[in-house]
Amino acid sequence: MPELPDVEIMRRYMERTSLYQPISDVVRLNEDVLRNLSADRLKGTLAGSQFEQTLRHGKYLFARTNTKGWVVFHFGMTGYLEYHEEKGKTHRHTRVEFIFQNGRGLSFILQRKLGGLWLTESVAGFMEKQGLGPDALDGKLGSDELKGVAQNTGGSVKSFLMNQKRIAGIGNVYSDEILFQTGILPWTLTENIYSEGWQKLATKTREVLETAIERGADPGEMPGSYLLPHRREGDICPRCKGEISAAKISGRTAYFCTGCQS
DNA sequence: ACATTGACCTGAGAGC
DNA sequence: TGCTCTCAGGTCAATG
Repeated sequence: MPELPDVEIMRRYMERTSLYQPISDVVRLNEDVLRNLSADRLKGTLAGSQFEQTLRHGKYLFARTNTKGWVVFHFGMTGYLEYHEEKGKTHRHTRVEFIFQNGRGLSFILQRKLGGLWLTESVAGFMEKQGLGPDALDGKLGSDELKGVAQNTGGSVKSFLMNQKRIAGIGNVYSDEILFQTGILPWTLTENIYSEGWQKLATKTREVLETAIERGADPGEMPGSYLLPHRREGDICPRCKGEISAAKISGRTAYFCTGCQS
């Protein structure tokens, strides 16, 4: 799930459901996912406060409270948020649950404990510490900027896109989609991409991510011309009806079409 | 500076 | 049905 579009959907979800409700308690705290704080500190900091604003950068979700800075969520490979209206009806993989005064709750659910939660006073400071690059949907990130971010780096275009220090928000699935839409094979070296290629990459990155957000980051809702619903080895390419191939690139499985990408 | 590997976790699905 | 193996949308550290 949680690449940029998924996190953006969760941000909007949180915004819709969980703002301006006083937090009465924080429960089901799993220390494994608390990154720079103890369960007691989280509880102590949040009890009596409320979330007032959300913000996303890359795959991170920030929620500002009216008291002490921001709660930071990262969803790993399996995380999501779930707001529930009925008490006690919560998922077994809930790692942190915020209980609101009205009895409702917001669960931070992680099956695998690869995500995490932090507290920070400063979003900018947090991003700096994590070494995050500009958000992939940053309005200022045009083809020149993208090219600039790729400067002084070798390596494949796929690992470039997935490198959060260069651009934040793109993971394995959406890098495949962007490269499919752009018509570039994933192992192409960034140094072999010229102006026209960067132009296309910048355009398609924005287009793919925005489309995904519009469609609720639901693979089943993607346009017919997208790779996502066919992202399996041997599946049929939605463009040329050829076969989708798979290969390991920087340790992750990349899916692509040799007929449509070069 | 890059790619690769393994570690961190847990569960789903495949193959036997 | 049950076992074992492999793999999964992420990141981090160690190694080559």
